[in-house]
Order: sequence, then structure tokens, then C-alpha cells
Amino acid sequence: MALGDAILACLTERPMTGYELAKTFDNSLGFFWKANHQQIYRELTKLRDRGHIQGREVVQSGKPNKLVYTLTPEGRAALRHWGARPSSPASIKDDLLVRLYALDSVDIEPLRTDLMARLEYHRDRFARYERILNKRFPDGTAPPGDVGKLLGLRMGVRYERAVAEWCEEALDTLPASAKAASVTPIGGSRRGIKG
Amino acid sequence: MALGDAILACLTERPMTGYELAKTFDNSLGFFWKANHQQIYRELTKLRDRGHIQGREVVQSGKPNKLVYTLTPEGRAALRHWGARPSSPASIKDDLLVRLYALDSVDIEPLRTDLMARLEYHRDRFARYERILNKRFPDGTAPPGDVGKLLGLRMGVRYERAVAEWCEEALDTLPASAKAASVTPIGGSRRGIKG
DNA sequence: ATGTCCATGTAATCCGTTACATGATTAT
DNA sequence: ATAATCATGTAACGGATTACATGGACAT
Repeated sequence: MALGDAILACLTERPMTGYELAKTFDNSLGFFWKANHQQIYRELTKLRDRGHIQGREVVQSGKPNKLVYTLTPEGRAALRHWGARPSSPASIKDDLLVRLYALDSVDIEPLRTDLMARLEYHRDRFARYERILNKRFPDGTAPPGDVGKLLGLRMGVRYERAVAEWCEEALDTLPASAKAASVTPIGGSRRGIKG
Repeated sequence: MALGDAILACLTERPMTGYELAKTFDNSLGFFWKANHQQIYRELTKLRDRGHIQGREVVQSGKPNKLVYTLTPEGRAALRHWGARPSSPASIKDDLLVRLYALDSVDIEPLRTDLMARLEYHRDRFARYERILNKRFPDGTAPPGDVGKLLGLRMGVRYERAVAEWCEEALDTLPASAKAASVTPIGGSRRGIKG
């Protein structure tokens, strides 16, 4: 239900092609909502059938022709309507946490490697959001229409910082018990993992 | 690919029925990976076909009979194998952020209401994780096999705190510019929202 | 009377992912 | 030469969501 609305949200900025939308969903809006080009092209067809957007072919030379989509008044109304509905909180859905949940049935070394990669990833993202924030909103305020984008970036910063700090904590916590478990194989676990 | 493995992870704890699994995916493991009963029943059929789990019917009186599933050695091996693969970082995917992205094309009052509901929700979750942490791991340490669960809860605490704090920030930021935009309608936005 | 808990499933639809397919232009 | 960028799409599959369906036990 939301991908269509996310596309409408994108098109409030300016008319775009599917290709441009796909890039947006890999960047700015994509920080909070991922979608690849196949999903987008499919959804664009649906939105056009519903009359929420309108396509206009632009003939190009040297490049393939492009289809520029524009919001229709119906599309704007639909977006406004969707915008007034309550959102449902997203759950975490991270399979690293599932691996940790079954810690005594998986090997710890690959997990540690994974955690290190994740730490780097989330630190990177954190730095990226901060860079964009400092560039686009150097004084920490935004013009009325851009407040939402500022807040989105702030969410990104908070999220990535929280996860990166957690990765550090996990790496600090994990080896200690890993060594305790492998150096002194007391076998204190009530269920077997030998099978 | 991951739901099956999440189910295997669950079953390392003890044999369970689909119904019990569905409850687990609404609770402990469900904090990090949501799944409803339909997904679970479908996945259980597949896992059984692959020989990763084994079902045993338990006849009951007064209640419907139940099918208790147990991990097979193949299932344990598959889980171990999956556990050694790198995880892919989860993106945020929150439609509240999409609404904010298109702030000047939606109404602000419902958004504020939504943010207030979300603040309450994330505070609740935060408190819940803290309560469980204090109850299950009062001294902040866990036996080797439970370290992953401790870390999962710690992630939950960090995540919910970050989001709750962000909701507060958003509520502080949003009305100011909302008032500025509605009290002094300077119309400073370069693209029209009047259509 | 009404609703919730236990316990399992089917069917339909939608969303997401991966692979395949084309073809000129520009940069390394 | 090789790869990336621009630009669109089809096909197939797998994962997630929602609705429908059954039926006894037990609590309010």
C-alpha cells in the first residue's frame, strides 16, 4: 500500500521518470524506504491506471526516450488522504538478531566478523547523514517545506548511531563469553548442540 | 529465506507447535522479526518437506489436536550454515518518514497526532524491554547461551529510546514551522501545493 | 449472549527480489 | 576493450498480508 504513496510523495517535488524515481529510492527517500526499479515500473503502471499520475513521453536522441510522470489532482488528493492516516510502527526485522537469538547453535567467529562489518556500515551511514545535514541545513533549521527532510535525516543519525554503538557493545560482550564457553567447556547449557 | 531459519532458531529452544511459534513471533523473537500464523504454517510445511523439522501429532481432548515440530539433525546443520553467512543490514522502512518527506503536501495535524501516538508506543516498548532486562538479567550479565538474548534486548532498548527521543524532537520542531507556515502564509516554497 | 483462547489450515492478493533483455553513449 | 550511465521493460518466484473457515472450552 505504501510504495504507491511513496512514489506520489516523490513526485510532489517534480515530475520524474521511473529511472529517476529508482535513483531517489536508492538515495534520499531510499534512506527510509527501499525499492528497486522493477517494483517502481510495476507500481507506475498501476498508478497510471488509477489516474493518480500521468505519463508524457519525451523523445530523446542518442538516449532511449523517456516517460516523465506527473501527479494528477487525483494523485495529490490520494496522497493527502494517505498522509492523514496513522502510520504503523516499523519493527526491527534484522536477521543478525535472529542469529544472536540462537547463539548456542551457531558459530561465533562468523558472527563477530559480521558484527565488525555492520559496525563499519552503520558508522559510515552515520557519517553520511551528518555530512548531508551539515551541508543542507548548516544552522540546524529548515524552510517550512523541508522540515520533514531535516527530521528524516535526524532520525537517520539517531538510528545509525544507536545501532553502531550497539555493535560495539555486542563485540565487547561476545568474545568474553565465547572464550569462557570454548576455553572451559563446562557444557553448562541444558540443551545439546552436538547433534 | 530468513523466516525458515528464524523458525529453526526458535525450535533450538524446544519443540513447538505452529501456534506456539506464532506466539513467539509476536513476543520475544517477534521483537526483531514479525511473522503471523499463516506465514508460519506455510513455512513449516516447507521445512518439513526439506527434512529440517519433524512433526509429531499429539492427540488432545477438548482441544484440537496439535502438531509438535522438532528440529532434525539436518535442520540443525542448516541453521548452523545459515548462521555463518553474513547478514544484510536492515533499512528503516517507516512510512511516517515518507509522510514527513512530503510534508508540504499533507496536513500537519494528523501527523502530529500520529507522532504523539508513536511517542507513546516507543516509550512503552522501551519500558517493556527494560523491564524484561531487569527481570531476566538483573546483574547485566547472562549465561553463555543467553548472551544473544541479552544483546537483542539491549538493541531493543537502544532502538526504542532513539525513536522515542526523535518523536519528541519532531513534535518540538513541527508545530513551530507549522504555525509559521499557517500564521504567516508567505508561501516561500518554490513548488505549488495549491493545485 | 459475546468474546477470547486453543489450533489448524486455504485462497487471493500484493509486495519484493532476481534474472533476463535491449541498445546507444561516455568514461577509463 | 571494458564498464558504467541512461532508460525501459518482461517473467518467474518467493515473502507478506488479509480474509475466510472451523469448532469446542471457558470466562464475563
